[in-house]
Amino acid sequence: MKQGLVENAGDKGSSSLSHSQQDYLKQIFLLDHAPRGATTQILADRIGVRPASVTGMLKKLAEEGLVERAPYRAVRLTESGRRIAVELVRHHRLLEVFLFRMLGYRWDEVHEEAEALEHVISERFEQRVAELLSHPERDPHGDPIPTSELALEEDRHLAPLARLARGSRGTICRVTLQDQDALNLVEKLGLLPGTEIEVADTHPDGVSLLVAGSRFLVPTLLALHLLVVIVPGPASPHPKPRGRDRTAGGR
Amino acid sequence: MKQGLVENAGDKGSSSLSHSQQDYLKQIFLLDHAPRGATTQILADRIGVRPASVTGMLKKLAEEGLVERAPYRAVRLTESGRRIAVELVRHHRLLEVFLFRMLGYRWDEVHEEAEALEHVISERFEQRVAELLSHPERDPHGDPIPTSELALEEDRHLAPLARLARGSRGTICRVTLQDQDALNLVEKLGLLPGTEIEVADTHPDGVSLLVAGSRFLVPTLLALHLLVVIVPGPASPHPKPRGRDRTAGGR
DNA sequence: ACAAAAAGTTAGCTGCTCCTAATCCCTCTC
DNA sequence: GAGAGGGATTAGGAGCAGCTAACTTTTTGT
Repeated sequence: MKQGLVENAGDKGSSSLSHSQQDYLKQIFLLDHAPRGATTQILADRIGVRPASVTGMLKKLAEEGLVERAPYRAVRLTESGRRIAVELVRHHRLLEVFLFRMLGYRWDEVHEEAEALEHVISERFEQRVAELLSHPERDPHGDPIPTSELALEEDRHLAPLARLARGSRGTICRVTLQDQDALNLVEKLGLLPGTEIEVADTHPDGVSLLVAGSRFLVPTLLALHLLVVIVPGPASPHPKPRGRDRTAGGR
Repeated sequence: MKQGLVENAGDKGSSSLSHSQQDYLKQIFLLDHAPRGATTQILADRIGVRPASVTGMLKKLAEEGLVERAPYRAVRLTESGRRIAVELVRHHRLLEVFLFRMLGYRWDEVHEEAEALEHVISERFEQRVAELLSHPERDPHGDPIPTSELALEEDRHLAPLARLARGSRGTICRVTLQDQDALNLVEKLGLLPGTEIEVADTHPDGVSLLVAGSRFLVPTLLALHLLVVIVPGPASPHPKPRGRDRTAGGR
């Protein structure tokens, strides 16, 4: 009768959901722009449970009005579900900045710890950290941080490195990878957010890049996850083929 | 089969216990020096569950070798149980200092937030925070912080204010209260740890105190929870009556 | 010392979230 | 447009941690 829920005394919206429920909402939110939306399968992968468990939980979330669902269809958040999800995303990304800047975490270490903390911190904690960090707008991976009013500026003008034409120049803004090894590689290549790059050449299997004078190949698999602000100039990006963007939309 | 435990990838000792189990161990530890030890009833109160639930959980902890138990008797920690409990106490008190010093929490606010965070932070987080704070030895309430090797210096030489004789002088070192209102009162009276005090007089219902020139009465109920380092001098504390100390040993 | 009160325990349930196995239904291909 | 394959769902069950109610043991007060 009095059971397994999160204490969560006096928070504004993030009522009394279990950590588990919160996780589902967050993952659904993050998959919103994914090509096929938030499907049972993909959710199961991301959350680390079996598809059957996802179905069960989605039913419950639907009953609570946090999610809209039709059987065998991808699920979508309602407005109240979205609010909770964005709150969590804000917690997560603020915590990443905090761990990175204040506690000296490496950028490939922040995700895991933030994952655990995001469910547990209070509104007060969130606010104090935001102040301490001067209200950062992006986390160490370049992902935008929702405001305390839960407005999330969508990234327009950002193109995956893999889509740039030869001669394009720009600045790396986001790295949408979560795997630690991949992040380490990106760092070793010197491709952290903020890095200015120029596309020396494109091949079927990758992009040849000029960074600070040196030149190397970035395989397509990586280049799809490096989102770039393009500097308007002599060359322009390839006009994109029809259809929705195929990048995975991580974190 | 794969269930409700804490992820806890690569921590040293604090294996894979549920938050709940960790809570039990911590409370048992904190009650170690209490007059009647860790009884079912008191544990139930502190943890916020019914006595029947405590019995059940203690059985489980006993099976896992974290606790030694005989029915109808107070429970005690084994060495491995103690290690986990002290680890948690270290987390808790470090977090209190962090919230107080870095995030500007009031001292009556730190406990609640630390309670939630202590189960969730990693060894790395613990270590980085400890460094950031220059390895503090006490939390904002004056409670000693176990070292990273889990050694906890016991407080000797500390006497409850309520036991001091007229004319005794000393410095408030610990405030073993957790109720927010009580803590606020103590702060309003200017009795934070570090405050130098002198006992002007003693009554059956309280202690008359001299602090920074002004004089006021501290009711016994409060005075029992203000632990004082006595300055050796003209007056000495009442020789204590036989029997174990009766202070509750909070937090 | 013994009865009443208090504390502790047992038995039986509930809700939560996960699981496996079996079945269902959509979609895509030929 | 019919089936094959794969994703989604249902059914049934497990483990955890809590609960109430009934019972047993210890403690306490006269």
